[in-house]
Amino acid sequence: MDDQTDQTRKPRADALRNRERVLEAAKAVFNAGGPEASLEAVAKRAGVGIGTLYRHFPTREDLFEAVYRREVEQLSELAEQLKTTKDPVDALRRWLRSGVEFVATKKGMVAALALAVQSGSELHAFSFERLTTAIGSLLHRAVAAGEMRADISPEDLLRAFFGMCYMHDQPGWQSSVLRMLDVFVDGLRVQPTAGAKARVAKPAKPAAKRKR
Amino acid sequence: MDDQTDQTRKPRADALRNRERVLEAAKAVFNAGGPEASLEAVAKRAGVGIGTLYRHFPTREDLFEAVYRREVEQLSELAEQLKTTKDPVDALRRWLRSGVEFVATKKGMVAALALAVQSGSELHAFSFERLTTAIGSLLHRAVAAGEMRADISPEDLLRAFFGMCYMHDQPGWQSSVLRMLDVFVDGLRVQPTAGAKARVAKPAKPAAKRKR
DNA sequence: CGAAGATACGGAGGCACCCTCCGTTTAACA
DNA sequence: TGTTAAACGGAGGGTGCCTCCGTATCTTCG
Repeated sequence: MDDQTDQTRKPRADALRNRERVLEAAKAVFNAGGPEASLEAVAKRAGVGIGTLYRHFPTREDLFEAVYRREVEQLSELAEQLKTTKDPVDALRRWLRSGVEFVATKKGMVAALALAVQSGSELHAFSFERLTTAIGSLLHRAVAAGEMRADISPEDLLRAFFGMCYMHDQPGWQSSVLRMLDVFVDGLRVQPTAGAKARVAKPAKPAAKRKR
Repeated sequence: MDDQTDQTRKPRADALRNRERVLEAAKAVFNAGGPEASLEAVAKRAGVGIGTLYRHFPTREDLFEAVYRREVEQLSELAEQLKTTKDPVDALRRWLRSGVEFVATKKGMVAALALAVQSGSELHAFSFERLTTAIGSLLHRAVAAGEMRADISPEDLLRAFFGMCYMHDQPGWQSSVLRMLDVFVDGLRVQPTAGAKARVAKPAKPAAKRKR
């Protein structure tokens, strides 16, 4: 699978090797020491000079991106699979739960993304877009089926989910977030009784016919 | 030796003055440059040496604490006032909304608290305890009145609230969080109808005594 | 008031990290 | 095997953290 139809020189072997080494080292170091860990430590662990690290990944965020892009994609693909689930509400619920588990496993990711959010980096743009799409497709199904209220955007939901997971370094966070997500999904359901009571929020989305 | 708890010498005037100056400078610098701003910048702005700053506030968190303790207290007191509101659910909702506004105003606070959480500092312990109590008293009223489910702890709620607000640097975060909070409170309400028919989702909850 | 302590001040200095720049090395290609 | 562009590595200048200690200032008491 090498269509190097380009007339460009083949990339040097040592460059590729070093890039890979740095990535591996970064994954290890970030997982151990958080996303603020020293880049010089990463370089040392990778057995390359600091200059090499910076040539491959000019900014810290570039490194994050290379490390975590794949993980975000996994989470996004899971949504795709869940779209085949019968009950759309259940699908959304499952995705959110899987998200929690995901965060629990790859602890580095959330912190990195949180950093990325603040710096407005490329990783943020990519992840946000990708996950919004994922969550959006699940949400939309549920709304279309008349099972969920239509005035909540995927961005809203993602933000809430993400925020909750951000507290992931307190003891017992995981079960806490799971409980909260249940409350959340309950709140998202179309509620005949609650509808009678004064609902303050106004629908931001015009479409979506609620049957029932 | 001598007991230093009761018969202490009057604190020196310059010490008090400098302490105050540092606090004021810190507030300004943190608000402008975020909670990671340089402490040496704070010292410079306060017109004191870096050594003086560190003597008064040995760690960054100590400084945060002195700056933000009052703000946390305000938020906590608001809960006290709201306890006189008739509708307990409404009281909780209002508190959460006020919290959002609060965060919008004192942008430094959330970031500082988020940092404090990660470092397990004193500020975190204090704030968490205080806000948990505040939110707990509101929550408890609603539960006692039979208006809200009883399987959610104040800690859960605080975590969720806080997490949502943590995304406070994206455009439109405020209205988004407000929407989410409404969903949330809806989910917290005791739902007679939803309990009967919904809940189709496979209850794969390992540990959660749902009263329903 | 003036001296004697006690207390606080300030910033130099050692350390870690960030990031850039450029002389040296090395892989790819002819 | 020689040429050459690409990649390497780490020295170095900058910033921030925090400690330490000689000096300055305040309080107290004779």
